[in-house]
Amino acid sequence: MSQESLSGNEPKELSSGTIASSVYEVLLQDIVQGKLRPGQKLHLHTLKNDYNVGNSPLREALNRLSANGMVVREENKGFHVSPASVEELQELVKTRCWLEEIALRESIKAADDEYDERIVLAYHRLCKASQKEGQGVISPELEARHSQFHQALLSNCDSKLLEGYCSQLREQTLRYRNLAAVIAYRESNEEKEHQAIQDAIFERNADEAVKLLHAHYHMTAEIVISSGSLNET
Amino acid sequence: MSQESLSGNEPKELSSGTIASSVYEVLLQDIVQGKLRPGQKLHLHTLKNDYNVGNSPLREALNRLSANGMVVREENKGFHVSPASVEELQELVKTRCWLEEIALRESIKAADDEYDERIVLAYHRLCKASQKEGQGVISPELEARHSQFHQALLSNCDSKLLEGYCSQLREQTLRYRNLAAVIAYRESNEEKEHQAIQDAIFERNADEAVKLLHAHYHMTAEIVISSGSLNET
DNA sequence: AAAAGCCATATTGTCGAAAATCCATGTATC
DNA sequence: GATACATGGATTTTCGACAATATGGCTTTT
Repeated sequence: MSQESLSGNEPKELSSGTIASSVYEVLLQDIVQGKLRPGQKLHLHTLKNDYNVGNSPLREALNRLSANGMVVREENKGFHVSPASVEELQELVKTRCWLEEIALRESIKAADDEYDERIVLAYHRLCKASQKEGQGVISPELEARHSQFHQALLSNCDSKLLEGYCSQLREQTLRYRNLAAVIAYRESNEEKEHQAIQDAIFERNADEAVKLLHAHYHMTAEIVISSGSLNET
Repeated sequence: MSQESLSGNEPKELSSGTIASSVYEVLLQDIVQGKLRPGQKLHLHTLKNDYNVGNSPLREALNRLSANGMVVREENKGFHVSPASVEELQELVKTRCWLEEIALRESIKAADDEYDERIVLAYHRLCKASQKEGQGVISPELEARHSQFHQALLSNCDSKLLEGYCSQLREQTLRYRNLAAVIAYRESNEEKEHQAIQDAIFERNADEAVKLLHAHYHMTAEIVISSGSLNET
């Protein structure tokens, strides 16, 4: 009952051709945004109704999501939304720091004008989206820009594989942020932190950039954990 | 036409209940072993015949494989085996070194008796499987033990996420090894290298262990590349 | 009353055919 | 002769019905 049809009443239709891909996108969004709660059972019958799709595309989407870590599959027992816990969040942040440290250091090591420009551009778009934001509401627009900014920071590491893993971890972290509905509170500080990271990169100061990035993530994790929103399903 | 039924004529039936999982395992093996060539188109109709399975489980398996990096999916155009090239191999090895370095250093940092014992056990099994090996043939048994040994080295890093990524990269590397049919030649040296890595870990000498591991991987990559087996599809 | 086995029901997993999409060939028009 | 358009076949994607498997409550037995 969470929505009437795939794309609601809006004309955006962002997703590409196949139904499977569309429902994949929507499911991913609903999980990341916390509309589908951690640990929740995903009954096929219910999903079929809620999203107005058939058996096969649904199954396909769920399989992609499970390979992605967003959903857990159990043989002959169907699908659950991945559980969320303090322990998992800590592992997630730790792993993310490890991987992004490499990606960031490598990006800085090979830095050139184009890299700087990608960051400047992403930062500009993030700021712009951040300004014209009705406060209290988390626009998907802003989320996307935020994500793209962090992606840009790692975009020069010369390993699509590593970038892909970092993207996965970023999305998982986003889910925790949304679960704690922490965004509004963070917004103010984050802008300064983003700028500081950016500046460190422009100065080719990898140690400083990494330090700031780690702090950035640990701070968010702390807030999520202390919000107490991860106490049982 | 590559095989008659899912598990051939052997009684092993290693895979769990569902057909989708079975065919996933078999497809993965066939890709890693190079029976399905890099870049090869995976026609559903052909696969259905070759593996004696229906539409849905096949699609499910292929989707899992694509989220895995073993297969490439193109909207409305079906599935291909992931292409293989020197560039991709180099990126793969580089990324693998980065990630395993972290996992190994963390494992050593937190090392305890149980960790050592897991390694000893895995090493023992690897040696045993390696001895009773008809040379010239790459037994899946030996491959599994080899994989498990490397997994054991990273088993104390306290991040299932990182371990999972390393496993993915390991399997991808394995495919390149098999494509170059390099195994027999390597076998002799590898045993010494494995033992050296193991010893460094027991001495808690992380720098040395990492150095050896990197050399281990770069050596294999060199051999694969110079074997010239990655020249066009 | 507790434990084990069994049946009914709900849920997942699978099949084969229909619908949608793509690709290459051939035809008409400029 | 070249470009644009239409047509046919091959391939992928989706649907709805069927089979296999699990779940929960019931009876039976001790």
